Amino acid sequence: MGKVLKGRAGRRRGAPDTKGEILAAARTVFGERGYDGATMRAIAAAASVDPALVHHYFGTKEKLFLAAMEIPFDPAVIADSIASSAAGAGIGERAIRTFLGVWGDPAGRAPMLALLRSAMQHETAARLLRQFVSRAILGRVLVGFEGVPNGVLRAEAMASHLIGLAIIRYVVKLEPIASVSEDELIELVAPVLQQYYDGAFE
Amino acid sequence: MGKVLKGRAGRRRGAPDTKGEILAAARTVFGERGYDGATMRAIAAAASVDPALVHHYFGTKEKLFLAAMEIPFDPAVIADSIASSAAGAGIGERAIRTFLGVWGDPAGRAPMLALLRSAMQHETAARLLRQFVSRAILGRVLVGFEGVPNGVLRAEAMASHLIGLAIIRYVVKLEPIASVSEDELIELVAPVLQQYYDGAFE
DNA sequence: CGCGTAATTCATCATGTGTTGAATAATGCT
DNA sequence: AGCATTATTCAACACATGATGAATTACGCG
Repeated sequence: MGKVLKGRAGRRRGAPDTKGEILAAARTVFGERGYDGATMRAIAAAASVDPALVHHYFGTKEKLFLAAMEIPFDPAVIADSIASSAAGAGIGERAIRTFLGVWGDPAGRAPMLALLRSAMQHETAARLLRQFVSRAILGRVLVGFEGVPNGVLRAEAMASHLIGLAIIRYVVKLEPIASVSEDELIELVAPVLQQYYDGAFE
Repeated sequence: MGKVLKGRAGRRRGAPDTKGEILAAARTVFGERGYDGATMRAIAAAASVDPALVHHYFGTKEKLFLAAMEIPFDPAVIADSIASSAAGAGIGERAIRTFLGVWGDPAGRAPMLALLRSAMQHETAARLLRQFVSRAILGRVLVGFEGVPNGVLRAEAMASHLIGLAIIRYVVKLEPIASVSEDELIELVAPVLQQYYDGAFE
């Protein structure tokens, strides 16, 4: 009922990457409960650590959040995911494939969920989401949208659909979308997204 | 700084619909801050009322939330909105028009935002959202989807796009989608949504 | 008019929160 | 070996929250 873990005070033996574990725990808990719902104590518990240690490393809750969101938005993952998509495919298919590449894996999903959930309740996180969509998503998608009339608008509409998909599939878990296979999703969504590109030239 | 409103205890004069004002305030505050972020005190303040009165009428916070979400999902608004759409238009255009009919008006937007924001943080609200999407949205959209292969899946994909649009336009407020006119949005989105219907017969 | 009942506020509680400062234990430099 | 530094926990604070019970004021029925 009360405290389950009891390790007496003082430094641990060895050189464990406690800071990293706290960051990982933060991403998980922020992802599950959003900024407000994620308590420092819950994050500390998930990292098997005293709450004070979290503050020792990151100072404040907001700084911890920012730190937890910083790394995973390094372009690496996303760039890889885009590259590994079928090269000849249309922009619609590449988009949904990239999307599933990130969201399909729980490790990649956690920070996204954290950002999405938190953006609904805190302007700070909303600003982060804006930046993320602008840079990571649009920045790359727009490479294929140069010279397209209303390119930004159309790319953003695509992104909005993907966000809605994320919510229905991974947050609200509405059937049948929540359980449909990735291949079926691609087949269903890709041509529709593609329309945002093709539709510009009519 | 401290308390601004000071009305001493006891019943008020006249017969004000305080219960209704509390409900309206609840929808607003839940819409702005989500379930967790909306405090009883903030709702009470928005209704110019003591927090205890809110409990007196609704018992618990969750009951208040459910009460606040109950009325506005009466089919009336949505049905009207659908009817007032161009009758001959395709299902894609009707969908986005209905969507804008509800979300365009702050009064209709508040409970939607409340539901959406809260669904991100509480399973109770997520369940409500599922019900709402299933009944109100899909229930009506599916009227046009009878006999369509994968009808539910396609209708749900449409709904997911609309939810994503709501988040980008009204929550995250990403430009240019946040400021684009309703007519431009319709022109942009309607044919893409329509694809979810047309695409079933290829 | 008198009185039960409904509407409203006040004061208070237990709990959970973010945060801080001091205490304790291991590490690494010299 | 000695000692500053780092990692870690403990104990506590100030504050906000949801909730409750008693007190106060008005309404409406007889």
